[in-house]
Amino acid sequence: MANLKQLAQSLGLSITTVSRALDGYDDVSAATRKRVREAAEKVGYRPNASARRLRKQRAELVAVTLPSDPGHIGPPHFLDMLSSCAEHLASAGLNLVIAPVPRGESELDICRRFVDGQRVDAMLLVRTRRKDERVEFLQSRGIPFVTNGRTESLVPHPYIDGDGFAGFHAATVRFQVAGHRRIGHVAGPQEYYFAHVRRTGWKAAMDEAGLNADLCAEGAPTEQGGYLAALELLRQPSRPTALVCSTDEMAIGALRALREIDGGNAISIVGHDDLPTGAFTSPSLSTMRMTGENLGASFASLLLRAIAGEPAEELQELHAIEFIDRDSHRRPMKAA
Amino acid sequence: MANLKQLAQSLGLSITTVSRALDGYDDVSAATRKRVREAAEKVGYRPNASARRLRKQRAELVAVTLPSDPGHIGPPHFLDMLSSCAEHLASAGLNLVIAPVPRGESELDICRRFVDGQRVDAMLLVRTRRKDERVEFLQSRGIPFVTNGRTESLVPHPYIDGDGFAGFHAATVRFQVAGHRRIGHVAGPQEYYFAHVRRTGWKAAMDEAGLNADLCAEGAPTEQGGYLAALELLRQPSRPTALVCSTDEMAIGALRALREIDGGNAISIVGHDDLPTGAFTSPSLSTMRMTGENLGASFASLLLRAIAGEPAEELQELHAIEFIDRDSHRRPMKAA
DNA sequence: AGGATTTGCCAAAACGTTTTGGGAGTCAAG
DNA sequence: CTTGACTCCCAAAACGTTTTGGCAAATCCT
Repeated sequence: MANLKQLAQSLGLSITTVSRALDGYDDVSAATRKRVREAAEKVGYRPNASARRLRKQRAELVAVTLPSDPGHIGPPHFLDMLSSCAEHLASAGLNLVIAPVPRGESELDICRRFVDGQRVDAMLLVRTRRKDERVEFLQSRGIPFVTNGRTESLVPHPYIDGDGFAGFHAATVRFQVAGHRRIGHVAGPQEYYFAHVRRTGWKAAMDEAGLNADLCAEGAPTEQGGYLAALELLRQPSRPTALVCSTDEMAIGALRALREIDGGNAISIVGHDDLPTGAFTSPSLSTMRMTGENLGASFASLLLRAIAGEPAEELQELHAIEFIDRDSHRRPMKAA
Repeated sequence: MANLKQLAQSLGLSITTVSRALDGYDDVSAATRKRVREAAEKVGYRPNASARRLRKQRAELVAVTLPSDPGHIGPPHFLDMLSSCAEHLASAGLNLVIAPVPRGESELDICRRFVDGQRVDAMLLVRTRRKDERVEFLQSRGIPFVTNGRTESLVPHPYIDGDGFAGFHAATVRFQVAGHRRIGHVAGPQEYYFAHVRRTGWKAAMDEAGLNADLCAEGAPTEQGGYLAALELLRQPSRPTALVCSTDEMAIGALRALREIDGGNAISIVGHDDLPTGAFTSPSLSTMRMTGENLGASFASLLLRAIAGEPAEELQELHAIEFIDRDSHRRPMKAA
């Protein structure tokens, strides 16, 4: 309730001195500083946020855009991640606002609103596209941002991403080593960077092994999308014996397709994301996930460093992918 | 980039007129209004948020506190709910900031920081306790808020809640009707309102049927908590034949306990929340959930109406509970 | 003692809006 | 011609901070 003016008046000091005392400047005597701080503590004074923001020309806010498409929010522990990110930002005086995209508006509109109204000091972007207009816009405005996922932008920007290429390459090679030759890929929408790079990893492994990389079907990054794409692959004349799926959600859909087609026992499958549900499917879903703990803290750190002006090249994290082996990736193979 | 002053200058008008033209006051001529609006559009002018907030004495922000305890975030589609809430708030010019509770600080500290710094116009509280200090604080400060879950506060406050009593009462009666007599309850921490009221519903149904309500074990609202509590009940001399669990997470833990004890086939079980994973457990988990669609929109609406000053009594929503029947609630009963 | 430096404080400006309280000019009625 | 009403615009104040630039008084040096 109290403001600086009242506090100053009650102490018989000027606004300036009280402000500087609270901020710990040393051009106010130790005695006064102590006196001011005690008084502030007693009345529970906290500076008015809007006033400080206006004066300091900083919004003390970071926005994260939440896509509202189906299959929208990728990672499983996304809210935990946001929460942790918000927590770390908070200790630097920044708050995290969530900015969902209303239907009829583009994510770009949202960015524009936040940036041009000077509502935020930085932005956090998730679910990047290969060619991402949000990235281009923010770069043109020179406002700091970090993405979850890379893009094909020519000018580098800060990001955190999993090494989808290596992960899907390795997963495919594992199947090859296990004797599979017809390995299919249930792909996500190729406009998304993550989906594209995962497909590329699968394809490279097939090419290197001299195998046919034509068993690939694309679908929405949802259970239903995975179901339909898997069905398409299973209807091929020479059916795949193993399926590498772009996401766990899609993999769960693929499991449903398998159940319908052949009881689901003959075809091996692997997903990506380590969705909690995967532990409960039957067969339980083998999967992969990005390594690294407390991603939220990493995002917060990158954001703060981006705001501080560190160059983008130093703010890029590419994390290795690790396997979570359960049952679905090693089904008994039918003789060829 | 542009501000009102520059815009006014370029138009040869005063700041006042430009401001009022943009706000649609009718004391500026239609012609000028049009001219101003077009110019504003062209340069992409957006009022500086901090300045407007300072002047209007409104933060244009709503905070939601995120508890970071284990078993923290209750509902399954919580992020979807927040996202939808944020979207609806946004169309009223409010943004939603997420306020996780750092370790070492209480949720009350967080509320205090946001309220006393005048950072928010309202707050959204989740996971209420029977006696909730956050509620008391916000009431004493007179700042609008809505809770997800009731409390035992003597002075009424806006909330949205499921009718846990009726739901758990009905679930228990269903078991009774199916012939069960030893119906246990896997309870969440009784300091939480939801956990308390659910237990009360179970107990009332047992009492009314003249059955012994002593098969009750309490645990953390997590998979592990449910596992331990169920184990405790299963070790009783007269073991329950059915289990009503406070949450799906706990129910899943209880399923694990059942599997360890007797293969999990003899005991019926029901949870609450409709966790997506429940569809994949074995047996698949029967559960309940609060009815009502687009809760996010409801929260947003209550928040806006609370800010507008509507009395708390008119801002309370108690939603019925509906059953989602899968397999776990009707296991073949052993003969008694 | 006289100048230079340091210490402790403060008045005023600035951040960019919105709102208050008019003030010219026009027009119609008396 | 005066009066009143109406239209369209504006100067200035206010919101509560932080920061700039400076001013007395006290302290230090020779």
